[in-house]
Amino acid sequence: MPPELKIALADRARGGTRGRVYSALRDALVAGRLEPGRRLSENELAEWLGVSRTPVREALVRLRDDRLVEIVPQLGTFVSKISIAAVADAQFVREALECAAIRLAATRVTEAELLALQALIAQQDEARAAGDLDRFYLLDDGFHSALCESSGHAIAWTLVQRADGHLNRVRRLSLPVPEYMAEMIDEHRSVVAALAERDPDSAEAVLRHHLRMVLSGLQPIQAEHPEYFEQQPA
Amino acid sequence: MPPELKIALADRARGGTRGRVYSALRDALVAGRLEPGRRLSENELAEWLGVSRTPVREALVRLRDDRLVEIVPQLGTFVSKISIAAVADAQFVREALECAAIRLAATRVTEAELLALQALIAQQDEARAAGDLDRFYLLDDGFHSALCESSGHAIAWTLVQRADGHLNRVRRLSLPVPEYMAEMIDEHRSVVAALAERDPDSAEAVLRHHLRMVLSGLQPIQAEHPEYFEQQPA
DNA sequence: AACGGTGGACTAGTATGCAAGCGTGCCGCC
DNA sequence: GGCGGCACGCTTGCATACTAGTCCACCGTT
Repeated sequence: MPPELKIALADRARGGTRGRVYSALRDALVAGRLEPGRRLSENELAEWLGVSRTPVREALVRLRDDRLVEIVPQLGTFVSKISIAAVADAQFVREALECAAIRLAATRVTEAELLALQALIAQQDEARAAGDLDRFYLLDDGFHSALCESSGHAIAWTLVQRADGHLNRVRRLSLPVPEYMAEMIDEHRSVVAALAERDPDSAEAVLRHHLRMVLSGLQPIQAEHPEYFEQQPA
Repeated sequence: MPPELKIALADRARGGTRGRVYSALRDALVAGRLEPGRRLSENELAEWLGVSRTPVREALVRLRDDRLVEIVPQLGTFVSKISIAAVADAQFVREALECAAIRLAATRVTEAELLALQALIAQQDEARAAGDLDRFYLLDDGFHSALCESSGHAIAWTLVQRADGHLNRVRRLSLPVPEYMAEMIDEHRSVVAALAERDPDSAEAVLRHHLRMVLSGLQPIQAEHPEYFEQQPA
């Protein structure tokens, strides 16, 4: 575990120690390198990352706001198990914000932005062909980020990211299915097409359908990794 | 300044020192007791609140995520000035989330929840008659919170609150106008009426109009307190 | 053998100490 | 008188020390 974390840490020189620690831990959590249910320890993490407890603590507090970890005083810090309710919440938030954003974007997107979106899709296709999951994941994020930016409210993407911890873990677990990637790229194309026609209703409808695709992967994952999921109250 | 802070602190025994400090500071910021542009100091705040720098630091980091303060390394921490762009962002987020929530709520709200909403409105009317601004403000928050809860995604209200720092400061500054309160109560009644008829479109339209009312108070406030606002780049 | 109590080793929460950087005011120089 | 430079005091960032509380395993007793 330590080596991966150190790599992720080295990647991002920005934002001081605290920012690096937060990014490193968040990456590790979303990518599943720190599996749900696992117990963390501030001391352990601090040692792995080669920093003191202070920045680790501050990062963990932020991650708790993101619902990715649970901090139990005098007991320990735990990687949140994936909760169906939390996934539903995240999906709701994402739909609400991104759909509102794309309606705006449809009225104000520029040609340059449309070209940039198409370029991103092309890169996604390359990543799919190369089977590079991580790259595809990043490009997908970039696509949706660019979408929000075109609306003039980049804040939307910031919030989606922070609210989306549970959902992103599901995304990462479901990406390995190759045909999903092709389907997603097609839908991205449809979204951009609707944007190009400046049609808010159509753009919203297409995006909403696209966003709901993620959920289709949920049940198989739950069947495959039940230990990652919160037990439902009967 | 210290006395008000200590009072706010005493109010909330929940959540340990860190939670108390965060709540106290947030209240003071949103209520305008810590005016925009003011310079804060971790040492000063720690002394006022009777705790050490550590919980203050962690609270300030969260408040920076809320965009209520700006932390400049090696220089100081400042109360964010109200930024028109940030207000617009907050309004966008709030509309997107609350309107999505009320659409859901219209399909699943229970009779008991409708009664609770009506009870809140009645209390708002009392607060208005008594001229109790703080109480009215709290009841308004409670109303919108209950709305989100009825949608099954209480998380929406949590996010709205955290994203709404700038907007809430405007709300607090504009509340003193008495006729606004009466108008808001009327609109609350309309929202509940639309919910009672299980009409998502109408509920959303009414709520959206209601939420935009806040913005109508923006310009007079900017005229009255220009020093609270971020200078626009020409 | 089974149960109860006690001690140790862990946890997070908080407080404090040290390092590095920026702003400002003062003092000397031109 | 005006300007350049240095030094002091302030800031936050980070590391470390200490407190309080929980869990768990071991040991003594019944």
